Amino acid sequence: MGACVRIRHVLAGEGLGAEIEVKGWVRTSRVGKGVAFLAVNDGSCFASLQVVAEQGMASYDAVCAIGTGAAVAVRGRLAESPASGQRYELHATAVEIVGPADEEYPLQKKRHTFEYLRTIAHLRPRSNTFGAVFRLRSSLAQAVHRFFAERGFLWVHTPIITTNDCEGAGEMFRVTTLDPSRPPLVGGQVDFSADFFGAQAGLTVSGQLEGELFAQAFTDIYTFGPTFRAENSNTPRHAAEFWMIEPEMAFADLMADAALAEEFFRYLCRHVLENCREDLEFFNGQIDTGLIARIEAVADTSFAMMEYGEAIERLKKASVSFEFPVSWGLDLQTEHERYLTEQVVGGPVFVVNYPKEIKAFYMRQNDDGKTVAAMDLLVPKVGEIIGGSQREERYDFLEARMRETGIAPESLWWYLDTRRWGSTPHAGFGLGFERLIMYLTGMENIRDVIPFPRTPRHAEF
RNA sequence: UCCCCGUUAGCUCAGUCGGUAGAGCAGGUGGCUGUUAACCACCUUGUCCGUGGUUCGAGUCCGCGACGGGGAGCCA
Repeated sequence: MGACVRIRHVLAGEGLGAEIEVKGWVRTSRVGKGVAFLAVNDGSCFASLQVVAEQGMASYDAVCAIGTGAAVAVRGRLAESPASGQRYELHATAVEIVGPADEEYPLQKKRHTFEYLRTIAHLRPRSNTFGAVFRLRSSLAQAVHRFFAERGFLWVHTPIITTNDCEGAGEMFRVTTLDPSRPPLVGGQVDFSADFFGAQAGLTVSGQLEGELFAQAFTDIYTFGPTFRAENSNTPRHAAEFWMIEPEMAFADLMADAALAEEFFRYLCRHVLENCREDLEFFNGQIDTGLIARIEAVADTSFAMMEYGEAIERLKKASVSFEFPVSWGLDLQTEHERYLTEQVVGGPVFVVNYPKEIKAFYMRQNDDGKTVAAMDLLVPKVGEIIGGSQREERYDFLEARMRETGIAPESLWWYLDTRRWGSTPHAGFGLGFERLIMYLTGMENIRDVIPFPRTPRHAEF
């Protein structure tokens, strides 16, 4: 008897002709006269292994009664399959039912809606679609780390709990150990100085500010971790808990930032094309026809670049009518972004140098006095997927901008300090990991690319 | 948070003009078969989301509520 082999290797023909053992979960069973077929999946790949059990085997009657969802351990000889549909199959000599499953198992061998599967998130990873999603998610996360590691970027674990209440990037979840029914009061207000951290604390909405501090020591760094927003957003693109990737480079300007974003995005496209092919074929066939062609196009083209001002002019000349107005000084809506990338450019495009009024306080002011060194990467079908900027490294400019936008400089004294000593031109960008997964799988709801999604009124499992 | 749409069998859905509910799949029984979401025959399964109203009569029309989805805003 050989050691237990993962089905991915079995289906590659490893152990052909030999006695092997596999362990996994039964996807379907078909019982005939004198012969039974089990499709067994262990999550190591999309395809299941066909197990053939013949009458005369010790536990044949029990095998015939195995229901969808049962866990089994199968010993047998791996052989080439005489029938079409699979190249190899396992001729069982012994089948052990490790964990049975009865007819109430909710995952039937038929199509379910994603809405229903969300209500059984504890079981949905055993389905075809979610198996593919979470294999790709894992592989992509490792590719993100590999990309940065190959280029000498330091991975910094920025804090999840923070007392920065002025990052300006959305509502924060509060972190407290105070008794909610009897908080200590001072002048009618909650006295957070008596709280665990001695100040109002919350879950991070971005690791960027801390990332910048580390870039001023390690040159090139990135963050990759969970991020939280307490916004009451009920859309297919928003979650209360999601993962974000934020590289930051010292001694770098906006063009270096865009160059990194392009290299990074194309690297990840190539990664899934080369390493997640079987799952990608499934998405291309069942979820989003045209997916592979779109990813291949992005992986092969170099990205265009356009000034914000030019983008506005192109939109004004557009023959199509937009729902939202187009005017210099207004932010671009998704419909505008998609027009630019799909109709004007016909591929990925960076839009750079936005009006300072519509961008964050930390972005570097350009010499024209009107714009900041911001960039958004727009891609077909979704619009913006990466947003970044060169940061304001000049102390006086940064402090003035903070005051203009209502942020107390003393509350971010440590951030300003990096501009006092050894300040450098630096730049970075942010990418929502789930939005990347959605782009690379064709899945249209963020709740279906997160194992156990957190959204308003939902934190089950 | 706002605007639309939806909620019917375990699952996916149909249900006409207001007259007490059907199909496929799943499950059960039998048959057949190296099968591929197997197939064939028969059988079982309902708080029609909740609540109030209109009506002789409501799954169907109206009000309110809950939940889900899509769009918008916010953004990643």
